[in-house]
Amino acid sequence: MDFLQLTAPQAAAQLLGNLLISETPEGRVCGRIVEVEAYTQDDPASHTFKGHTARNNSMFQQAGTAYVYFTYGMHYCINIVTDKEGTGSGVLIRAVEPVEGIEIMWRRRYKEDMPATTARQRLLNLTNGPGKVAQAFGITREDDGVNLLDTSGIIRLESDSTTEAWRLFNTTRIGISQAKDVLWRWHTDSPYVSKTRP
DNA sequence: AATGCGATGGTCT
DNA sequence: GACCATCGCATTT
Repeated sequence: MDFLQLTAPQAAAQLLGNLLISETPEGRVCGRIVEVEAYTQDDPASHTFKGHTARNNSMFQQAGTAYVYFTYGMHYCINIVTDKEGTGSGVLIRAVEPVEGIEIMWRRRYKEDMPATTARQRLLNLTNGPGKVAQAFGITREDDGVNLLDTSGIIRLESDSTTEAWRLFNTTRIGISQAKDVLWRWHTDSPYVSKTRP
């Protein structure tokens, strides 16, 4: 994960394929990162654009720190902080592909036990968006500021050695009103990618 | 398929 | 008081 020392747009695509893990009393959940977006301090779409505040403090910490923010009154989203300490930048995890703990994700997302037979759309809907990933992994404001590279952490990042090939796509970011034309979103050809078109 | 909108609360002006 | 790095549901094509 040495590439996390790079700027967010340089590091972002290298996060694809790596694993996000959550180990709470409910159990272990693991997902492969399939969609990311970069945000930097001089980027009008970034929470850090207007400077260092209490809310965005984590984004200025060392690379590998989690920046978890609350938005629209109900959703959490997680970023992986990149670049040098003191620089407000990070990579938003927009989607993961479930690898382990699907039953736990299901319970967190739908507030019910996972049935024996499931529709494909219900499975994709578990983690095909940033707010959904946070909910499926049980990520909340409690996790803001933790070191994702700490191997004993509850929420953590793990590099994956399996050499799996996927197609790489590079598009504009989703859901922003500033810097709409900047190509800082990257995703694989996974069906768990939130939106095919920007 | 695509579009529209309400929910709901923290953050900043 | 306005604005959100969203989601789910309703309505229209």
